[in-house]
Amino acid sequence: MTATDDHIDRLPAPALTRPTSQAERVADMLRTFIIEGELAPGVRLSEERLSRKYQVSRNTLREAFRLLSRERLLVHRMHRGVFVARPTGEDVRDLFRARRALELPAVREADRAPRELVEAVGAAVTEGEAARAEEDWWRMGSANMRFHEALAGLARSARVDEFMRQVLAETRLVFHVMAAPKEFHDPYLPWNRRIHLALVAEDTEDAAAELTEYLATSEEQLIRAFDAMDPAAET
Amino acid sequence: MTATDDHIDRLPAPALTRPTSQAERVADMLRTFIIEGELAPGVRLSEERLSRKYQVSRNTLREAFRLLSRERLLVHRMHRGVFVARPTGEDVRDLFRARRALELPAVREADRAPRELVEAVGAAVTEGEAARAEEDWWRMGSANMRFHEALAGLARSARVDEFMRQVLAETRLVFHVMAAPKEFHDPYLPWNRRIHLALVAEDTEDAAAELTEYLATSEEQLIRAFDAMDPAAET
DNA sequence: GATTGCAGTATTGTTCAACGATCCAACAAT
DNA sequence: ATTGTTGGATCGTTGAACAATACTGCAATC
Repeated sequence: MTATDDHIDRLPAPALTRPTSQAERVADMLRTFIIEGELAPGVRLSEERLSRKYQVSRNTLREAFRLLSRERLLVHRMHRGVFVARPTGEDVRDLFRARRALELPAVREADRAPRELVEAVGAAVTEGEAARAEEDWWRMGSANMRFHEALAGLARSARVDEFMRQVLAETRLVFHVMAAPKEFHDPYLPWNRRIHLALVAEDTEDAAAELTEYLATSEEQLIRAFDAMDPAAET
Repeated sequence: MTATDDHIDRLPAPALTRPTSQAERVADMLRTFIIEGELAPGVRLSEERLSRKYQVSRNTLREAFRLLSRERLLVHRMHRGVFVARPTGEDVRDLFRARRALELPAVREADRAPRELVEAVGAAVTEGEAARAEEDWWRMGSANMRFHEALAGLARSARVDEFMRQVLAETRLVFHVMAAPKEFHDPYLPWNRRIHLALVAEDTEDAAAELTEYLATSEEQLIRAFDAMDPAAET
């Protein structure tokens, strides 16, 4: 190793472009379709038709299915096939218990977290406000998800981050179960801002209190919407 | 539905014996081997040899691999195969951050949890003490895992429970990375009992304080052991 | 009329053999 | 010592095949 090799140390970054398998690519597509609601909860995904449509073998497709069912976006029923997950009211309760477990302690620790993590929270709120100004409800929903992802991120654990992403993806499914009015996220935007301001002010207890209330309200609203739903639809 | 159908309502339970696929059975075997240390961290699992050994096709085996890599027990490297995960020092820190995020808030909420969940904590401690009396170190380790699983269980979320199980399984791998002396769990047993007693007394803050100290001590010990390890072994 | 029994059909579960793609170790060339 | 090349091993993916299971509809039964 000569002195001229120092160039290398100064290079951009360890290129994160890890090779991706075909199964992962198919899974990425399906994940998008599911989260965006193009594949409605409960529909069955036929192996034969999908493998023909996306030009992959059944084996490869099944591998993609496995990736997605580990994220709870698909459910696999023996000899019956895979279906887009259809969260129940109980799932909603469970999801919110999980979110409380993840988000609240993270917020309480916020004063020990590096500044840029708090800034990520603020950025998500700002993004949400911008989306609202343009009445882009889908983007607003995404920003709201990122807001909560950023909150959990304050715990600074990669594993917690990943778990949180799964929980939020599932939460998103919930909105599709009931034809969700886009304005669902709307009332929560100012709440997000308040939480962020409390974090910046390092008043973590205030932030936690706001978040507690937020979660309770949001959960209650979702549960109400579920109970109002036609139970027969839960085939 | 006639009146005589009431028998059905009185039947034992919804038999949870869901049909299990071949891939799941293989995954179960491998999981046991990994957690018990028969498959050391870092070793590569050859598709061809394993498929011959367990009389399943390569495709089915790959299905099992996917299941285990979602639990982070195996890592999949493109075109190189799957390997038993080999947690690093950074992983240990991450695991403990995750455990703090999960266990501490669960403990703080313990006064709102049903009694049987607290009893599950006590049962795990008792089991650990019994195992120690018999000098069954492996059983003692298992009991310790169940203790922490029970703590996280106080949050009453199925998703949190599953996440915690994964975190604990990985933690178990950590012990295999460094040829762990069986006495590793030993000093922690009295601690577990103190935490349980605090829970029974509904002194959740005391329990949380003890647990915080416990986790800090345990993490520090593991990190020290990691740093003392031959770095060359981390190929 | 409701339940049960029994086809036939469609779909999934699993296997197998094959081929291209990629990695890796060993060697040769500079 | 570094770089290019080669060959073997293993993975990624495919397509076809057969077995196992679930679903549908209809006939038989009470």
